Amino acid sequence: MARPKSLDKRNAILDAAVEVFAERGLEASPTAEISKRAGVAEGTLFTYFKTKDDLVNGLYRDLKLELADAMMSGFPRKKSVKARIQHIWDCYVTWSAASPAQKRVLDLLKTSDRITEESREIGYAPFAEIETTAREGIENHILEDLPTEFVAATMSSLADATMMFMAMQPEKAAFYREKGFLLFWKGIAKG
Amino acid sequence: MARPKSLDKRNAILDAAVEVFAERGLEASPTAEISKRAGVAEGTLFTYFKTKDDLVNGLYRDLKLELADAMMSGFPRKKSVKARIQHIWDCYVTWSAASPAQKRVLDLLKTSDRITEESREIGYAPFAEIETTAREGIENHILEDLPTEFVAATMSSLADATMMFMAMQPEKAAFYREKGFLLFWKGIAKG
Amino acid sequence: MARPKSLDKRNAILDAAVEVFAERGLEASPTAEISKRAGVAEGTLFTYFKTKDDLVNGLYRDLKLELADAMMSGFPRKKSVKARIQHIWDCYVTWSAASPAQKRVLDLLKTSDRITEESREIGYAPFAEIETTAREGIENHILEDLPTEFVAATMSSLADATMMFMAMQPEKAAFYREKGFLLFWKGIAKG
Amino acid sequence: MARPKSLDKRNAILDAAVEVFAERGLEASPTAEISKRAGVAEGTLFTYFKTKDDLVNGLYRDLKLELADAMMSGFPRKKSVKARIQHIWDCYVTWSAASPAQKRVLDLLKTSDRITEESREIGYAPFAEIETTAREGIENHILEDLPTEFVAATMSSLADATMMFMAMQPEKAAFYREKGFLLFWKGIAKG
DNA sequence: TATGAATGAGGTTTCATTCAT
DNA sequence: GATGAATGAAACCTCATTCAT
Repeated sequence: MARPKSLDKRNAILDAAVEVFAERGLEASPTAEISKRAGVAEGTLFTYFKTKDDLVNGLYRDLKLELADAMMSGFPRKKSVKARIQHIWDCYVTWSAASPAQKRVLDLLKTSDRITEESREIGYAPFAEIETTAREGIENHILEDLPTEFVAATMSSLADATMMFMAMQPEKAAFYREKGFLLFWKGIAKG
Repeated sequence: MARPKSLDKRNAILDAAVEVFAERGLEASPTAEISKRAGVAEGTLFTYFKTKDDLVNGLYRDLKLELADAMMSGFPRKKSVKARIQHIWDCYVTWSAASPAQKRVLDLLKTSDRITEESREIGYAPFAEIETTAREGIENHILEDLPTEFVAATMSSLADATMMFMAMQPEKAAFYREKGFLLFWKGIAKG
Repeated sequence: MARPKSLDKRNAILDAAVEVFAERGLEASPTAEISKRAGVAEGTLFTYFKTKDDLVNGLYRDLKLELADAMMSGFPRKKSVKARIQHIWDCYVTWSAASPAQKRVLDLLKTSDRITEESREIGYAPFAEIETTAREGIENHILEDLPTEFVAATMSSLADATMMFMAMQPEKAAFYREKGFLLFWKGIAKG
Repeated sequence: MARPKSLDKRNAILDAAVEVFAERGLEASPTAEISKRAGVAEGTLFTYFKTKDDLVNGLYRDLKLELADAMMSGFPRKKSVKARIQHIWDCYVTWSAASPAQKRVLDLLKTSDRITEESREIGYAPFAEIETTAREGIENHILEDLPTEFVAATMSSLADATMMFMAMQPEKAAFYREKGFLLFWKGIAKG
């Protein structure tokens, strides 16, 4: 009862939402279009998500988890700070290239004021280890002495910019991935 | 001639649009709220802008021009590449801090698909000198050999991230402005 | 299944449309007034008819069918050409007198450019037998050798004129019905 | 002061109204489009006609007068009843063929409830002689003993039907004009 | 639980008319 | 008188959400 009956149906709705949001944007996407694309009735959507805001927040958390999975699985905890940071960078950039719709929707969601503070916190949790890594780098004088959140935000924004160029010129994707990381690393590394 | 279309009224509408868009987002902002806030009748908005799309595009161009004014006036054409880039950085970051609503709305507009390709081109024009500067830096082996658009995008995204922290911790604004620029410069400078 | 789309409700809307259109004309009739008069919510009208144009076309077909029913049921296929034509005449004129609102609205619809070519074709179909009768009369030299569509148009326009007088002077309705038919018949009959 | 300054301007507006009404119908024609087409300002229209209804009624009377001019000038008062009726028929049908836009607009106006009773009366006046002719025919036992208005209405409706076929098949215009009149004459002539 | 018809508030835009210039 | 900007009341239609089936 806490979880509604069919997990399949829930996922169908979320997948459909990604599709529709990617095509039309958040506000221009009627819930009716989403339920239709998911192959369920209009009303059914609301037994899985009480409101559209609920759906949007649920999707946000889901996508964040999916991204975390892509980034943090296989995280080389034993290797150097640089290796770990590069791992994160590569995973992020690879996931984004492989899941362009999800990436686009996540960007839309990030700037939406439908997303609650709570969702943002929950969405952030799995990425805590990034901060840990940054802190370690700073303490060991490998990285500049900057607030860890600032480093993280910096990485994310640089990765996004990089991503855009990879998407626009797929044949030079590897080039941008490398150069982008290099730029970032030079920026934050000490000395 | 009858009453001429008043520039004041146009500006009142655009100012009201900034206010309302900043508060509620693009799609959640009824034109009726904008005209009310501007102190004109609902219909009047449509004598100045044929449609809501038109208003949005007009506002985009206006804000871009305003930003260009802030950034490119007093541009130190005779000084070093680094000085020139820092000038741009500082101006951008200062304008954003001084005009948070405008900044927020410009961000909203950038990602809206109401903005036409034509508007984007027009909005970009005044910033062409940034690219020139980047190109000069690359040719003189001061900067890494990267596509100029990539450098520009990188700067913009880093500045945005920096901005966010300045806004969140105004008492450390100067700190972030400097550190952000340093990070960027180290990233793109050669050697 | 959820509530099925109710035929009753559809008819209530169409009936209300006849009422309102008859009173105020096509263009001066807001859909809101129609839904209100039908006892349904404003939005409900649009689950039965996607647009106002749709409603108008649906009504046109419905009225045409209703009229066809009145005219072609009991059509004396075995009797003389004159008897058959008189049957049509009488039925048309009787229906119009009995359903003045429907008649008025049908006239409004006929000249509206909201009606699609497709609707006109569908609306015409049940009356094909009139043409057949006319053709038979011509081939048998009972009627003047005129294009059948011309005969039909002629009948319709004469009947309309007749109708108007019947409506204006109901006590002489029978007189006009007869005289009108006589005029028509003398006009088209050979010799 | 009773008559506004420029008769030219009044006519320009009326001509433009015919154009626009013919293209878009009565209700779908904004006054702004009419004034634009007439080459005058939006407000100017309202110094010549207080309201849109006023314009519509003014146009109705004008067109009626124009039609009367075409039909009643050169009216062969000395010739036989048949010759006189044929004259009317031919003039009506010729005018309609020569002025299709005016004809169409007159039809639109006839069924519009913007037209006041007063306008209808005024519009009818110049055609009184038709009734006189009909009455004479009846009294002389040339025509069936029918109400004169009924004869007139009958003629008008038949002529309209005829007109439609002439417009649709211009190469057979003469054929329809003749056959239509014959049909009418046979219908109303005695014996 | 699943369905989809029903709801009605709210959005953008049009347009006849007024009125400052 | 002429102009056209200003007005604000509708109009049509959409859509998140509810609820009868």
